[in-house]
Amino acid sequence: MRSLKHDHGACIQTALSRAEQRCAEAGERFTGLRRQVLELVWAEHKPAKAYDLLKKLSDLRSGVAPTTVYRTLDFLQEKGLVHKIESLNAYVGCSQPNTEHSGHFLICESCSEIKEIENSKISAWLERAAQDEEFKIKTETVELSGLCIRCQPS
Amino acid sequence: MRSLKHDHGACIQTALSRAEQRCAEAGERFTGLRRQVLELVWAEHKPAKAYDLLKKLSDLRSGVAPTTVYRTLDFLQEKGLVHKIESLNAYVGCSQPNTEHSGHFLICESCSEIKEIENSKISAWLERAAQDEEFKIKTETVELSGLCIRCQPS
DNA sequence: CATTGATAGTTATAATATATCACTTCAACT
DNA sequence: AGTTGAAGTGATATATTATAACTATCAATG
Repeated sequence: MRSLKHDHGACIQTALSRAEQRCAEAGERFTGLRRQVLELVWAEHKPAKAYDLLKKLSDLRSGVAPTTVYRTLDFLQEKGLVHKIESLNAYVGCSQPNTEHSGHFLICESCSEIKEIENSKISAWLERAAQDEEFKIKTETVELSGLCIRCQPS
Repeated sequence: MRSLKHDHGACIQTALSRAEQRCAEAGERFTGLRRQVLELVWAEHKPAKAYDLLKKLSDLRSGVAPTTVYRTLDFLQEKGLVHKIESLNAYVGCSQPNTEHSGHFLICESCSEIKEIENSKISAWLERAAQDEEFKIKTETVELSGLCIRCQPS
């Protein structure tokens, strides 16, 4: 359980309305399919696998194939609404879709919960390290696996 | 081309003898199969895909199946001799197998060359950021994609 | 209301990875 | 040297993840 205080219903609603807003701004359509997929991704603060989404989505509508899911995830990624977790081949909702950014994640190996770190210093640090090699970063994959506070032996 | 000065033959030889040494220390056998796979991974400073390794390995010996390759890559990873690049589903030789570490990589989108950053500050920074969330890091995936100095428009 | 570009449906297949069981090799010991 | 047990490898099957290519539908615009 994430926390006694976390109202996840509200959490999802926020994500959906932000998505709606962001698509409107970008002149893109936030269709029923896209909404459903995003809602499923946000169902938990855990990584959602494409084929699990496929199964769940099939309960909601017909004619769902892998393509359907991957295409929609690609769209959501482009709009900054979800991130792919490369080390898990899975997807999580983006918690700050209003700003341009690469995601940086804490991944709990025990309970699978994922937290997106909002520490912008990390990017600055990484840029500095890359500059030593005169390397120009375009996208950052930062996935830190370990134990969240609730799963650490006390 | 990596650089006029880079003697890649020597580079591979170094990697192989380090591997031999490391396996000896760990009481593990550095078999022909393991040597061949490591050699293939080191053939370039570019990520090697498992099924490409499989094809090349098939030219060197018989009875090579996916299992053969994945098993051997797993072994090499455990011993710290290769790293998996999660964002590419591919493998690179580890350039500093003597120290315990997660790899941090610069990946050129243009020429595919990969450089492992030896900046230990990165780990320290990431630990600090994780500590803000009281998260205990066990493994770090840091893959920075972009343009290396040779591929940047001048 | 016809055109057009974006969205979604359909079918097929490619690419990546693991499970399982059998057989072989090796090295440590008698 | 022969025995034995564990590590390594071979072999077969299958699971998981992802893309290609083509068709149909929708919805915004003139």
